Amino acid sequence: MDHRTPTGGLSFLIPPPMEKRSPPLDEMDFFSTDDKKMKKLTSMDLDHLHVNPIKKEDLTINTGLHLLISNTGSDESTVDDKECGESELEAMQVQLGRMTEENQRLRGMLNQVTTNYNSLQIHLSSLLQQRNQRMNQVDNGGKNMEQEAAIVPRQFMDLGPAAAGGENDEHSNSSTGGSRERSSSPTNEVEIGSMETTSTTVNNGNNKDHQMPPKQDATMRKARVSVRARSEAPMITDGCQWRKYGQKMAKGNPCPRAYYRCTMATGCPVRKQVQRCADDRTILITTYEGTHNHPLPPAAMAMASTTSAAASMLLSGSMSSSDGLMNNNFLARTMLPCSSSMATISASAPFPTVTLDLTHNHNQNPLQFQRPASIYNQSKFSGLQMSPDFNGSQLPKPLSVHPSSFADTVSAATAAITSDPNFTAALAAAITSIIGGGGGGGAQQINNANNINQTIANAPSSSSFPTST
DNA sequence: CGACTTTGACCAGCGC
DNA sequence: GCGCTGGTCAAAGTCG
Repeated sequence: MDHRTPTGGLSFLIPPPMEKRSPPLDEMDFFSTDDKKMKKLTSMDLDHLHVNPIKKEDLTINTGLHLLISNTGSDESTVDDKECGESELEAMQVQLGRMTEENQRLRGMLNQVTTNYNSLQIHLSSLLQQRNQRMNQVDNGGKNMEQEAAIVPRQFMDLGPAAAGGENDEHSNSSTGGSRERSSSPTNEVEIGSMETTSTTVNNGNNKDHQMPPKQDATMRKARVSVRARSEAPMITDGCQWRKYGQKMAKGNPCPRAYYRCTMATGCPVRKQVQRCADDRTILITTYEGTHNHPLPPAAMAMASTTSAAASMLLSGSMSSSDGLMNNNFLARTMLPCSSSMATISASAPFPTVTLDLTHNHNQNPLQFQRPASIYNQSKFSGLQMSPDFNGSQLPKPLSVHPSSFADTVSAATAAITSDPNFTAALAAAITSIIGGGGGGGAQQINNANNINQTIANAPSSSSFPTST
């Protein structure tokens, strides 16, 4: 098989009926129609949240739909027809005004939620940092000041310059699995210092002599993102080129585990493992590890953004039980188009791992991950940090506590939304029903869906998240 | 002929 | 120390 031309053919199961459940308290349903909730939200203390006032010009909505208000009448319309058209136009203007108000309200909600989230995340990270420091003082007795200095709340990201050649050979302190390739293992990949461990500082080349204590090396951890998808194909399509370099029989699984290495650039450290689930062999488990040291094609960016958003969430330090639950929900809601999808975080595994379970995700096709790629070509994409699939050269050096991590999630959410034809079709149908009475038929809805999809994909980040329907 | 896959061997970590 | 396991290497084979 030629892995340079990734195989596709994911076939997702018909999902179970959508669960009707009320969201937990820590979840926010952006699409709720419950007016009480909305009023409750809009009455929040704006001063406390530092919500930017909404300007009138911000409310100008460019849907980009290029919707044509079709006039079914002939050119020989009578005066009555004109009057009728004028009244219809007035009615539409009234409806447009209502939609504008609705959009204003939703925008306010989104701003509040965004600000709330950022403040909470900063607060959480500060708490975690304090806890880390306490634990380090207790466990280590301050044995390693350098390590403490290196800790940023429970996570660490080495975003050293992308290996533009053999530089990777100088970074040898990030791998846990012993192998002869350790000397070439990268450091520009996401790493995590767990609660009882720390990560090394950015390798500046002074560690060539591999003097890191073995204990510390053993506890070094990489972030991994595991994607579960139902597929008959031997490998899911993610837009990258992979070369198989090994295959092993893993314990407890009759299906062999295949090891792939990214071949899109020489020296790219990204690897992935592909294995079928022992319980259900139609489920393909793909685990990504490492950071690309090269630009990704649009097709790969979409998938990578999803996995990186998962890694972002993982690396945001929210792996404890309580906040982990929240993040699980958040991941499932933001990154995955279908609410029946699952995102689980495991910190107990040898590597902290985010698992994206797409096995319940109907109508999801790997190719659809490729569609919203255009949004990632925009500047906002630079805010995507801690990605296991993006190299440091593309990114600034923020850490997960930075509020922009929310932008990552929004990016992923946008990708997910725009990749979901059901959502866009529903959006188009809703708009069509409001504006034109839904006379366009299926074809028109499809066109509108495409327009909306394009609009969302081309919209700047601040407005890419759908705020009105 | 180059790129890729296959597969046995090797290495390191870990538990006993 | 020994055996198990996961991860990787590298030679041989395959393919376009």
